[in-house]
Amino acid sequence: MSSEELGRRIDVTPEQIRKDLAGFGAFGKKGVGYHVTELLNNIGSILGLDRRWNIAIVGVGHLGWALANYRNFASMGFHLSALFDQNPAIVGQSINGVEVLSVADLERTIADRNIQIGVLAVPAGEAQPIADRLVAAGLHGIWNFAPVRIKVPESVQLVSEDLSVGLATLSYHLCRQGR
Amino acid sequence: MSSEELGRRIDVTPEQIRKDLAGFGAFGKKGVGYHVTELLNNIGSILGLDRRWNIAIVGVGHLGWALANYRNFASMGFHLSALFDQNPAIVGQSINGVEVLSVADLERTIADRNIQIGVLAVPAGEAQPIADRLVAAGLHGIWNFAPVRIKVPESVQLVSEDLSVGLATLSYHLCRQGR
DNA sequence: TCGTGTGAATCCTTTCACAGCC
DNA sequence: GGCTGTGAAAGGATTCACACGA
Repeated sequence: MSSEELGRRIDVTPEQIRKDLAGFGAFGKKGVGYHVTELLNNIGSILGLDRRWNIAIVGVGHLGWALANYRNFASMGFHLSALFDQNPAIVGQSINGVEVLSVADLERTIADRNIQIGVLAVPAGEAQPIADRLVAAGLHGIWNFAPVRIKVPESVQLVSEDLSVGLATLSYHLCRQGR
Repeated sequence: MSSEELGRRIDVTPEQIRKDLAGFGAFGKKGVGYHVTELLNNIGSILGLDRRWNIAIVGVGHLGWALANYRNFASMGFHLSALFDQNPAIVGQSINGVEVLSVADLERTIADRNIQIGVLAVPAGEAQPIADRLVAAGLHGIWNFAPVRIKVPESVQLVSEDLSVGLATLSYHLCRQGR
């Protein structure tokens, strides 16, 4: 498939596709284009999606529950290894064959199950304390869904999903449009 | 508060803060800084957060449920006006005082309640058909959480929350770091 | 012939530096 | 004296254009 066709499908210019890919290597064939399966493998390997990451979700409210059932995780090499909640009514239940543990077991379980990534699906007030515990337990990455800015050491990767950004974007463009 | 202090808090250079704000008007006082409450009001008004938006959530699975309970909506002027699901076991229940309606009532309710923004929290396969119905019903914006690329007319604002981007980002940086 | 990979040119954003107002 | 708003300089990113290999 050519960069032209790839670009059309995701609304990006062909030059952009070629430059971006060329930054990581020469994946195309001149006069032919890109071999799609090969390209997917290469991109997966660049992103580290060809290895296995063990993740834990902290906070099994509706959001945590939804994330635990997110099917795309597995296909990207993410393996749901543990679920934590502080609510005794939820602890002991199973989602997708994974039992919900008490947050008291956080540190021990992270070490035992070799968990590298923690997902924060807890209320805003709990986010920083839990993040601190995750970091102390030796995690390398945190995916934060709590609507607060949390702090972690430089050595820990932090990605925050801030839903208010999406809403503000929508609101702004609707206003521009005169709605 | 000075642009220096504002910048420190959100990890942005002071020049960036000043340039960005200046693009929309002169909100600061020379030698003094920015009046925080005033600034918040101005930014809110730029983003259109000072008016009221009526939103509807389609798909009341765990994700839809979590979104329906997201408290920050209200503070940004977003009013949850309707919930839709196709599952008869869920239709009729109430969340936050809003009753879950059948998707059959989609078009009528959107018109009746003057809904401008639709939130897609449905499975991937349902996203495009529902989006089409929302657009036909006269919505102006769609906030998509389904893990598919959907198409809407130019005149409709579309914001998609693609969770796989966050995960890939985390994975990539962890790899770079040699984890 | 076709389409990649890439220097060169263009465009846009960020940083610097400072005049001007509080 | 302090800090904004903003031209000018620097730095990046995108687009153009084409040599070269399949």
